[in-house]
Amino acid sequence: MEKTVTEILLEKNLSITSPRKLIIEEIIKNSNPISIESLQKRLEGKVALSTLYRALNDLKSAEIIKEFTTTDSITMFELISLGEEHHHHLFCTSCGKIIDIDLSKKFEKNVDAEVVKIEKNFNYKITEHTLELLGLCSKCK
Amino acid sequence: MEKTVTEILLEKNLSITSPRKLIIEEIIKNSNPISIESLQKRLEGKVALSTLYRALNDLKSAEIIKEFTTTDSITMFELISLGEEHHHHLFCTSCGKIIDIDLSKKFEKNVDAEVVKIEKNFNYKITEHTLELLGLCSKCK
DNA sequence: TTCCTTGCAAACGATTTGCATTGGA
DNA sequence: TCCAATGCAAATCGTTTGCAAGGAA
Repeated sequence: MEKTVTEILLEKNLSITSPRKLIIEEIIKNSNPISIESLQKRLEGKVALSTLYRALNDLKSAEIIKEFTTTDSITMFELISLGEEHHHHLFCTSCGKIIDIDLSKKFEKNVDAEVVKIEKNFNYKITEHTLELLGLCSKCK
Repeated sequence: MEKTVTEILLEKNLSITSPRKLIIEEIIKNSNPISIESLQKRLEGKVALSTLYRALNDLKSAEIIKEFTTTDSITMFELISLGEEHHHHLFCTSCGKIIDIDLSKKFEKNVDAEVVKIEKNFNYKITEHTLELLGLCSKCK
């Protein structure tokens, strides 16, 4: 069975407060990365804006959620699932929707091989990579 | 020989002003993507902050430079070279340095093939992709 | 001369902080 | 009870805008 929001917080030693529970619930409900603006609207009246920002930072520090910025400067949050798989994002440039995608194992191997080449060429130590795909979603295209 | 900054501006029908020339010179000097903050420091006293923002927007509209945002929310600018090839970015997570890299032709073909799969799976029309590589540069590792 | 561009200061939107109050452990 | 988290309002940061003065064509 799914872990409850309360369990998630307990596990990371964060105290169980109403704003934190509401925020995690919204992020889970959304099932894809969500913007602050969007969260704010959905929690209107239930959570003060400053609390939203503070709680998001707490959840980020506790590694319950992850933050990133889109190419057009929108701050997004997504849940870090337990068995978090390495994944990528597919952006709709028209409506702003973002969904998580997995790439084939074979392709990821190709990426890893290419990364090793780059590391040698530039004398870098590469720890992470992300492939961003931009385009139009089924509704917008 | 290299094109002069004045020639670049003339070619795009922008009037030749001191701030515009200084900004382009700094970006060329840097030879890699540069942040606004960094530009600001280097042009300290020579260009007003509002002018910097306005000029950057003008240069962007004229397609002399290109803007993008890093995953950690820093706005960067880079020159669009004449024969601008599709390229990717290598980020140093310690000092913030970003350099441009090219990936092998073979690898780019693999990416294209994977993109076609994704388009089918999700019924998206993908128009652009970027591979971001994060790690430590030769100095920081 | 005629506009376009600049510099300054004020305005703005997103995020952060101070502080008194509330509520979880 | 006690300390951490909240809500509100004020502060701050990055960016944009209005307007009068300056400079390119």
